[in-house]
Amino acid sequence: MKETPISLPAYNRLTRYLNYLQQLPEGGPLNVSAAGIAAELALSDIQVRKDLAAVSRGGRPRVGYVTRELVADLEHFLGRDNSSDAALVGAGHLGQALLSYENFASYGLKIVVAFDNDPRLIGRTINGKAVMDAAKMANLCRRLSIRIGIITVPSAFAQGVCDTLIAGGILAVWNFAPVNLKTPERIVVKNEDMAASLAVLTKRMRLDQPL
Amino acid sequence: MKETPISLPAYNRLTRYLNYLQQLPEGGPLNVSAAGIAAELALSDIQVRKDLAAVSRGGRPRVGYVTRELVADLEHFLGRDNSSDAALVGAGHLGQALLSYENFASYGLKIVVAFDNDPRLIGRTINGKAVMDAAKMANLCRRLSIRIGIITVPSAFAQGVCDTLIAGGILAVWNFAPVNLKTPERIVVKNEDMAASLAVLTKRMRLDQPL
DNA sequence: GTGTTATTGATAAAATATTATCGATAATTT
DNA sequence: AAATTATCGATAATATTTTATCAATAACAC
Repeated sequence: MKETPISLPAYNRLTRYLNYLQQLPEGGPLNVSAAGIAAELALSDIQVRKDLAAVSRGGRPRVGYVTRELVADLEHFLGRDNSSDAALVGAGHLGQALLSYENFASYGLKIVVAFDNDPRLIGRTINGKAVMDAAKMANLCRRLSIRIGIITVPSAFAQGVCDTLIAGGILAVWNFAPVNLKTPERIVVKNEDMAASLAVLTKRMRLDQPL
Repeated sequence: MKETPISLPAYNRLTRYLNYLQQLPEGGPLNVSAAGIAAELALSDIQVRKDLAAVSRGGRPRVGYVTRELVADLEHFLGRDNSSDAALVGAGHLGQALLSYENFASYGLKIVVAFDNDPRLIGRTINGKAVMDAAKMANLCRRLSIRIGIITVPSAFAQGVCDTLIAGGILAVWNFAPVNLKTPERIVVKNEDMAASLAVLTKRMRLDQPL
């Protein structure tokens, strides 16, 4: 298992491999081949093999990879066994959807608390996570050593929330508001612009051409 | 305005430029420079200029681009003036969040109807869109000439919904379930795997290195 | 008007990512 | 036991994307 630098597209493909392997039935095949995965996900076997070479302990000729090992290697690389705590701000529909999402654990995320400023939401529990008063955000984040902030508030409030989270000591922001947050260099920001993501789809559809 | 092929990363950057320009105040600057946009979005001016060269009618030396023109060019390229109708399947939290999202219009998407099989949801209206019985999906999609299907149902049901949508004549699928949908070649599929997207963030945070 | 400067857009160079080639190896077949 | 075949992994070739360089141009200053 070499430590090769991995490209962002490759990284995303790795998550797809893990997804595919995880949803294999319990008594599934003991081994999988790069070609098999490739066929399933409409990729080339060469690409799959190369991607896996960077994170797996390797396969055997004529047999392929041991399924269980490969899953373990992918989970390790993608972070399952190195979990980080996160706080979500904005318990609206999108926020609740994320709070209810069960798949994050596979990638090392645990949302431990939510914040909102709507009195009707404060005090409620969603999927086992308490919704706290947004006024307590900075303090609680610091006390709980939270590293990741998830922003699902309306655009107008996103920057303010972001600043508060940073004041609370978080290191990374996952931002669902379609605004460009200003942050210090050291903060890692990932923007999740649904509309932009969609734009790619409509464009591809019109061109009938993979962009 | 040349017709250059655009890379996927470039395409995503274009959406960010549009976002930034759109949120400029009403009486904002009449002109913008590539360097200005770049500084705002933490990119290089060279990259911004190159991206814009592919879709805009061009700027003037020493002045930059005319803001209004640039917005128009980006909107044109990204599809605003060529809207497609979409149907959303699965009116849970995520579905409702998308139904309530106002930003899609900028990129040429209009969600015209939602489907679900929960009797408590059927008949309701969310942000002006009716929630219909999932049993009517294929028929209605065809009658309404819907081109895009948005899948926000639990993973186990995603493939079935997808098949039904295709039977209903849709051309593109935006899939939020973390499964690999099997579709005919001609169908354009965009997977939106939240957990995978997140994995990138946590990894970057740990490495403190842009992946 | 002439010189200076900010800015674009084209072209070239460098970096990155994908795809192809091929030798090595271990299971299977003969 | 030898030949065959499926498969991996390394290396090389190609393609793509980003970054740098630089000439052209139009506004501005003098």
